[in-house]
Amino acid sequence: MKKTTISQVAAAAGVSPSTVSLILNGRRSGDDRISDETRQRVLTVVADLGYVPNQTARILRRKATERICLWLVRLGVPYNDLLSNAVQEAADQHGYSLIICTGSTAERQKQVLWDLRRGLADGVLVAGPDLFDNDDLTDLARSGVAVVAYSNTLYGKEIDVVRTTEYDSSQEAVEFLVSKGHKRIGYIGLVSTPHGAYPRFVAYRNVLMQYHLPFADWMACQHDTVSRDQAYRCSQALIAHPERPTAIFCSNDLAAISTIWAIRDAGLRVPEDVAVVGAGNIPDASLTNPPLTTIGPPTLDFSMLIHYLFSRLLGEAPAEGRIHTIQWQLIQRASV
Amino acid sequence: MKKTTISQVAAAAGVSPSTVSLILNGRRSGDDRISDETRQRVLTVVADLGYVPNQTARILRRKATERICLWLVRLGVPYNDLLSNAVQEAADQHGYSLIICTGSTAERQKQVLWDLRRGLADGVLVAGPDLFDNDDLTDLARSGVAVVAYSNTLYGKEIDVVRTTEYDSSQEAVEFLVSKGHKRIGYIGLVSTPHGAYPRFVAYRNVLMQYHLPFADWMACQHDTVSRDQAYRCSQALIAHPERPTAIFCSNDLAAISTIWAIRDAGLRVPEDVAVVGAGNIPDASLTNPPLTTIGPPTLDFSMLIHYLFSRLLGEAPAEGRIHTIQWQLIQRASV
DNA sequence: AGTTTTAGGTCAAACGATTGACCATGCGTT
DNA sequence: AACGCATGGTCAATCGTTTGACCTAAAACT
Repeated sequence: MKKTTISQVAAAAGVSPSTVSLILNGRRSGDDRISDETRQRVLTVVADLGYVPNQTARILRRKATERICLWLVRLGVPYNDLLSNAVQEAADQHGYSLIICTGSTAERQKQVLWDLRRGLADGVLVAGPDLFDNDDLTDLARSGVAVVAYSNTLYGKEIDVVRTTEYDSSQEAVEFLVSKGHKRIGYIGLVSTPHGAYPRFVAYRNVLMQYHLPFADWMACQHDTVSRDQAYRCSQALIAHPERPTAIFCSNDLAAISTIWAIRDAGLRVPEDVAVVGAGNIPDASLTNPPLTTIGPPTLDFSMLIHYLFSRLLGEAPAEGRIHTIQWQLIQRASV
Repeated sequence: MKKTTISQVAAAAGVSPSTVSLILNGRRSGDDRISDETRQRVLTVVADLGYVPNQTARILRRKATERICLWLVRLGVPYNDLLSNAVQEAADQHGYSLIICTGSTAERQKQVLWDLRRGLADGVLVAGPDLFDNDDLTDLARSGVAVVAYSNTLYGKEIDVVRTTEYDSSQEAVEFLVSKGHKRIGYIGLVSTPHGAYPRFVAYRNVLMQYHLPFADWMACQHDTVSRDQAYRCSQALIAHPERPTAIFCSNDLAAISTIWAIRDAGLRVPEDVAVVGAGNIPDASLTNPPLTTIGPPTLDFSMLIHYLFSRLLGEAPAEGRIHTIQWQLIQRASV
């Protein structure tokens, strides 16, 4: 219960705190300033006393937390798991600890920004930033935190941004449906906040207009959580409509999978009765029956995000911020 | 970039650092020792200079992080989202920040334990603790961290534990299948490490033995990640077998859902050809076609975990540790 | 007038580690 | 004998807040 301090260790080993610190951190560019004998003695005492260095004191003195934060705006998103594993691995390699924060409400976001500014971590990787304000992140970066974002709406002043071609690819997806002769195309997706699924929805609308295809409010159903539940009900409503669409574009694969269920549960066939296109190309997308045609990156690759983050932490990044674009592709499987 | 310190604020406002601190933290049981005039002046300076208190220094001095950690052994588990929201809300209410840690490998677990011992958070809520060692957590608790676990294998020396009746309920589930006349019952689940799905698997085996029902290795398929993928393949193998089971008990609902897909994709019917029982009663379980019969809590309720954690943080908990058991029930829907 | 109270602040000692600048030997050189 | 220089450590300042103890002047009592 009572914590052991470095002074207690020092006293027990008959050396100064400096010596203990030197031994435990062993920096001092190459040269060992401590004899092997002393080192052994100190290490023994450390083990005996169960000494655990106080990280907080170290952070205060060194002015670095050696910690990074992965900010997942929402849990329950398919690739969170992969992303966090990738970041975890990189963190381990570089000797950083990883903590995860979540928060989708504006209030929560302020809270996390505040925590970060007060010194929660040296760097942050923001993923899936609906609602996000670029200026907030720039301010955070100015306060000395390395900021990297995975986003299509941030433009990256003093922060690094990785984005995707989701708008163009969404157009391509809907145009693909058009090219297959579909005239009545529905839409299902997360509610399109300016920073959320908006681009995909806009792309969908634009293609319909461009080809003079019919559109009505009932054809686009937006739900507000990632739950399968809501997407399923959206689909039910869409296919139960007297003028049932012959194809549905879903703003995310999870919704697309629910849609396939709903269609099949209604006794219809995919793609003969209703064709479905998703977005994201999550691993599960190829496991549906029929396998899902979707748009997304050919392979899930977060390396650029990680590269940006750590190069910035090491001070090797340009101050202005960088932008990298991941090319999405139309991945044709059997649901169209 | 340059951080403002409390002394700079004090100097600019013509007061001492103590005064600034007093104003910003405003404790001092009720009585305001600071005049309104001074308070206003200081607050103005704080705003002008954009002063952000250094949390690290505060933690060092106060010996409390005002932070709690939610340790999700794996992301991508259905109720993570709900759990984290519930904990987040409670944390907000009590004025704590929440951070999330993950890690399923033994190595990662040591890392997180180490971080916690070095002062990452005041308390930790451990969820889904495959691989966990009770002693590790007890040691952590002894070092002054409030520890609460959601687990069936931890017995809780100096830590609080919430567990479920998963063993008994699993028995009940399999017995239910038996009572419906099923003789050949298969099993699909996460690989049963001692701390993982083990109890469910053991319950399954015990019931089979008790009723002298046949068992062979091929009848129990264990996969090692929560991916839908693996469970789907397990199911395919099971139903393709010449002596196809007429019922399958799945150690988790996600696997059960994949199983239903696999069965239907193979052109068979649920429950007429193969009955399916899951475990966990996740929200999606009622949305399958047919709705899934499963075992689980009647309603997802994490309040006891949260109560335990915060009462311990407030020093209102007995040192020995408490145990609470959540009763699972058999929830009959249409998949049997 | 002398004493107590109170309002409104300030002082200075922590909290526990890190680190640049010293220091004391002993040894090898010239 | 004087000097330089490794070798192996120690000193003391510092990181930025918080907080129990102390201080001062004015008001309020006897």
